[in-house]
Formats: sequence, C-alpha cells, structure tokens
Amino acid sequence: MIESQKVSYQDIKKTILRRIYNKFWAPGSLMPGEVELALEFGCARATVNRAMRELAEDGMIDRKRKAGTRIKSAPSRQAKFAIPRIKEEIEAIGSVYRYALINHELLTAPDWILARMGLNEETQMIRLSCMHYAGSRAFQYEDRWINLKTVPKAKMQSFTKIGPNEWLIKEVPFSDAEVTFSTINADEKISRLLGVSSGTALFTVERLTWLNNAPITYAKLFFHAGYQITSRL
Amino acid sequence: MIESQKVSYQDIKKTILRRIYNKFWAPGSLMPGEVELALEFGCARATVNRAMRELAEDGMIDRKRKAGTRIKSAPSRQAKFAIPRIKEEIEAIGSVYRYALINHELLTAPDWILARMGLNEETQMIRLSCMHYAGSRAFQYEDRWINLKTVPKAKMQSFTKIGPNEWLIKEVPFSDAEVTFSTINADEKISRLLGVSSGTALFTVERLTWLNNAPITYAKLFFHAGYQITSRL
DNA sequence: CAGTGGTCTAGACCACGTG
DNA sequence: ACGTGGTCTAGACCACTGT
Repeated sequence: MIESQKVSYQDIKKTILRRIYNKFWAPGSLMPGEVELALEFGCARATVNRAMRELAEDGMIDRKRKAGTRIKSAPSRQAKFAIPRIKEEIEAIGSVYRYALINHELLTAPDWILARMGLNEETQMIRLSCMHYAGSRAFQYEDRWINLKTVPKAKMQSFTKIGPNEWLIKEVPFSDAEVTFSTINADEKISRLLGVSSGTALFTVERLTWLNNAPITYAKLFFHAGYQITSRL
Repeated sequence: MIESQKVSYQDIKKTILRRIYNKFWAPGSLMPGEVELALEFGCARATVNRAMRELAEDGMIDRKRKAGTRIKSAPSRQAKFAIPRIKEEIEAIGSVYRYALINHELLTAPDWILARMGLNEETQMIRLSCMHYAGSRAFQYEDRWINLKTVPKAKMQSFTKIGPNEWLIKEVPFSDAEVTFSTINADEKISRLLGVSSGTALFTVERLTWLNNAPITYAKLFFHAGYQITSRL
C-alpha cells in the first residue's frame, strides 16, 4: 500500500480524536508538538496546526505556547445554538407568520433596564410590546426596549407592520450580544396573551446587544407553552 | 506612512466586518474574491482565506465555489453555550458540591426511551435517579438512562459516590450529542426533591449522546427554580 | 469549461510564557 | 533564554459547481 493521497487536516483530526478516545495519550497529559506530528504524518506543520487548532476550538485539547498541547481531562464541548429569527422559525414549520403591535411608548428608562444595560445616566427609550403568531396560534410575546441614544432613528419607526427584531437586524449592526435562557410561571397578563392558563411554565429568552459598548436593545421573549430549543454537536 | 506591519487575518476580518456594517457591500450581494482582496490588502491569499473562512463560520457570509462569496442578508449568528459539568458549575459559584443517589435499577427500556434513542429492539438499561446539591440547597434532579449494550461496564458501577455524568465523561467517549432546553411545571415528586412548591416553572435540559451511532445515554436534568444559562457572543 | 474557494507545502519570523 | 504554538508567504494543485 502506498499513501498516494496527501494527508488532509481532517484525517489528522480524526486520527488524533481516535487516539484520545483510546487513551493512547492519557487525559491531562502532554501530546507531541506540531513538528513531531508533522513528521509522523508526513505532512507540513501548517496542516497539523490546522487540525490541532480546530480540536482546540472544539474543546478537546488545551494549547499553550511553550507549554505544549494537553488532552483535556474533561472535554468541554460547546453546544452551538442558532438563534433563529422568529419569522423564519415559524415559516420553517410551515405556518403563516403574523405580527401584532400591542403597545408603543416613549419613556425614560427605569433603573432596572439601565442596570441591565450597564448605563447610569437618564436615557430615553422606546418600549414595545408585541405578539408573534404562527397561523392562529400565539407563538411568542415580546417585551422590547430600544435605546434611542444609540439608535435615534428608531423614533421615526411605527413598528406597526414590521417587528422590532426584524427592523433592528436590517438597520442596526451589532458587535456583541448576550443571550440568557430561563423560565418563569406565566402571570395573568402573559397567560392571557399566549392563551395558556396562569402559572404555566414558559420558556424565556433575554437578549441584549451592543454596538461597540453602546447598548442597543434589550428584549425579553416569552414563548408558547411547550417550546423547546435543540442543538446537535 | 509606510505599512511596516504585516497584514493579519484579524485585521482583514475587522475591515470586512466594518464594510458589512457600513453596507459598503449590500446585503445579499457578491463581494470580491480572495485574489482580489489579497491584492487590495497586500497580503497572501491564504491570509484572506482564513479571515473569510472564519467570517463564514460566524455566519456573516456565505461561500460557494465558483459562485463566490455573498454577504448574508440576515446574519445568523450562533450562540455558543458551554455545557457545564455540574460539579464544576457548583464549585465555580463557591458552593460545596454534594451528590446523592436516590434510585438505581436494571430494567428493559420502555418504548419512549427506545424511540428517543432511535432503537427498535428490546434493550437492557440502567436507570438512575440522583440529586445534586450546592451546599445545603438542592440544585438539580437527574433522571438518567444508560444503554448497557453500548456501555456494558456500567453494570459494574454502583454510582453511590460518583455521579453518572462524571463517570461517563471519564469512561466513555462520545462522538455526537444532542441537547434540548425546555421547561416544565414541577410535579409532586420533583417539587419535593427540589424543595419548591408544586407547579413551579423549572428549567430542564435533555441530553442524548452517541458513540458512532450507538446510543450511550439519555438524561433529563431538572434545575432548581430560578436557574438560567447565559452566553455572550 | 472555467472561475472560485479549499487545501497543502516548505520555509520563515514572531510572541508568548515557562523555567 | 528558548521551545512551542501562532501566523504569514508565495506558489501549487484540486474540487466543486455555475454557465
């Protein structure tokens, strides 16, 4: 048998993974350096580098200059969740997406919002309440705050036909975001809007975004009963 | 001014991102190819390639051979959640981790578990019920199923001192996993175990893992009231 | 078929961090 | 100080896919 093919970084990844599984290298121990592996696999160091870089991204190994590369004793794999845009999520399940604005007001942000955004001076914001429907079923209630200091042009928008999320995605780029998953018992108001009995456990997502340290928006999303979010890795 | 520094792929990433923000290239439109950009930035194509590859991973652009690279009209950024190991999560907040086994039985898996794992033949499994405490506070209730066909050595484990999660991470590598976040109202049994009133909204995580298409384990985790999970991106 | 991204090479220099 | 990973280059060939 002659190895006619060039060695690909993916082959190297697989081989290294197999060795980790088989404890060819003990968890926590040092594995050979890039030069040595390149020699062993008969390829360029850059190829080994790419394989190992991706393994590090996947949380299988720890790399440090000078110290070398270690097998993680407890591989910390990360789940990646695509944060879906609600319109697409609903249309993906074959339902018709419908949006309704419930309330729209201009006001001075209360302290808890300022704190949540890391602000400490009086700030004008827009607060929106809206509903998102899948066909005739209530899908999500949205409580949205938009910082007018960062996004002044939001003042000119009525948000009657297009939801704040869609508008913001189109109009305002963001550099950083924070997403929080949690759960609450539906209160009187929300249970009425979502058509569930009071006290029902609801999945909630909070989302904060910034543009270079300037807070753009805060949203709390309340999903219909039974909502779940899944990820493969 | 002379550009003395070499151009790094990170600089290129930033520049391209800025251009996307500023709509220098319209959303949905084609951006220049790697060769052209390499010329513009005065660097090697490989450098541009790395920048663009990462932007594609981040969900900012779409790349296709021959067709070229397009700005995504709706950037689909992904949130990455580190799936924490409970012991570390508890110790990270400065509490003492304690584990307690409630029940341990060997049985033939019921149909719903088989279906969930994609199996269709009678299978022996171990079912474990356990609690995880942070100091004196109940933190999580775990309902765990382990497939003995894939992990026969689990039969020899008592799981009285070490939790199934910790044991599995150490002993059994996995190739694929599926994680689902959802929420339920606490039933009588679980509310008692977690020390909350019946009906309280609880955050739940379901986790399924495989080793090369062979199902290893299914776990449903019920967290204490108020639990949340956060990610920055 | 031809154009674009995907990957590999061989060599080089640099930056970080351990000893 | 020096070894290891991090990055860049210039060039090459390949693989996919739109036309």
